[in-house]
Amino acid sequence: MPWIEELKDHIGKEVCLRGWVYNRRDSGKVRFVLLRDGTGILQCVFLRDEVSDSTFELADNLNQEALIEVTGEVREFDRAPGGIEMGAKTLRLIADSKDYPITPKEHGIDFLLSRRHLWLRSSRQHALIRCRDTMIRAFHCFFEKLGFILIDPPMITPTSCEGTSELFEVAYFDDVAYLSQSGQLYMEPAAAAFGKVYCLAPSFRAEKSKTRRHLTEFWNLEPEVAFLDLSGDMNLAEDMLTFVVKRLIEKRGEELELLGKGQENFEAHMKLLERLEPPFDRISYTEAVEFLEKKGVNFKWGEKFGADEEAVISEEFSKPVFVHRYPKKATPFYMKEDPDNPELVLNFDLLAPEGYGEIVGGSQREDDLAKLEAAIERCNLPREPLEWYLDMRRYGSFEHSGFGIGMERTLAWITGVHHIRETIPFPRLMDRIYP
RNA sequence: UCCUCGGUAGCUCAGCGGAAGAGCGGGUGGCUGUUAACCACUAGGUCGGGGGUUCGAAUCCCUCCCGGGGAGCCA
Repeated sequence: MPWIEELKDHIGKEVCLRGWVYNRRDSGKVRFVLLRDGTGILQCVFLRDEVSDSTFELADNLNQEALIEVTGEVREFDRAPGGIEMGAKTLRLIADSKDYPITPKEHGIDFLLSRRHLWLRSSRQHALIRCRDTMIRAFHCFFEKLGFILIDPPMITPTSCEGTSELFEVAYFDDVAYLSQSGQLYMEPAAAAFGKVYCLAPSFRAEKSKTRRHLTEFWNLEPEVAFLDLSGDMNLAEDMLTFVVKRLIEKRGEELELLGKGQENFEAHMKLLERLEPPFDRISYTEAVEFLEKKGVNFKWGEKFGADEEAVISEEFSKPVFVHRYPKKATPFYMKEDPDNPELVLNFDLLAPEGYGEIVGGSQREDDLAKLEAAIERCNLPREPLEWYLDMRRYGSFEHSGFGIGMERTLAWITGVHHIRETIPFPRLMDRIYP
């Protein structure tokens, strides 16, 4: 039994297909049944004079998402969706579907998210999740080509990595543990062991964030490389993004097109993606602050950028822009102090254009034991849970850098989808853990 | 946590102090190939919960619950 996506090789032949009723239309002596099997949608045509009365009547009464089996001849037909249709001969109802809630009309987001398990069957969600699949494979492909080793970090951790974000607490026998909010601290020892490593794992953040850029559970890709400085880290990030965007345009053009329908800036957005090439612009935090002042934004050097500031900066550039060397007091403990200015650290954020915010955040890591110890103290972090981490600076301390990139934000930016909750099959949001 | 908008038919919404409405979906019938088909008829409601004001409340007020958008924080 072939899949619908394979039917171009079966034109003129009779096939038997199994699938769900996506939609149904009728006119006089014809019944059109749109059959969906997960790989595609096929129009099956039932003609009154060419099928039995019982088959015609069954075709006339099919419910949306009922599971059926159809046999018939595959043929080319210009006006059919996809250019192929089936002249159906027999029809069998395998499992009925009464009152399917998601009709081919408009629905609100609350309604759809509560039925996410069914919503995934619709064509837009289908396109998005296929893009996600292609994107994640592209990331793996990129790192494999460069000889990186995939290292899986633990999800249950004894302490916070950065001491900032809210953590999900879990009972761990007679103790408490936390769901990981980053694999980075584990990638550093892995880099000392294997040189070039990366992980792709969920990160959990118990922040009460209700915006289009936030999930409580998101997939975080984090490379870590020995003997790499900040500049090399940014090179790696831009090469990676360029590779992934090219792969997506090449393999998922149809899906991107479908997702772009109705988006006003879609043409411009696709041009931007097609022309994406290294190098991306790089400006320092200090230059960014000067730029904000020039734009009339009231902002004090030393503060973190808010959503408004990020938007003003990213609007100035047509592709993602690196902002590097932030003030030390606004950053986590593990970032390396700038040798040219002890008030700064060797880090960067990559801001996506069009309001999608920070999609990559990275840094060169502090490799000086004394400075790292001082930073832990400055951030008021407990020392004992980090002793193992300090060992990296005791036994052959090495220059190294890495970054984290959020899969959902990246996919939202590339596909032009407004809210990242659609970019993951089963989103976890502040007030939503079902289904 | 704060700001803001909302909750009326299965869905999307209109009505905003004086007899509960539309489109879609469901059902029935019609239509010689449809493209979110179309046409006709039809069923379908504790107007989020509770309290108050009023001769009269979906409509005004209070309160609670639920959801959307945003801020902070972050990927």
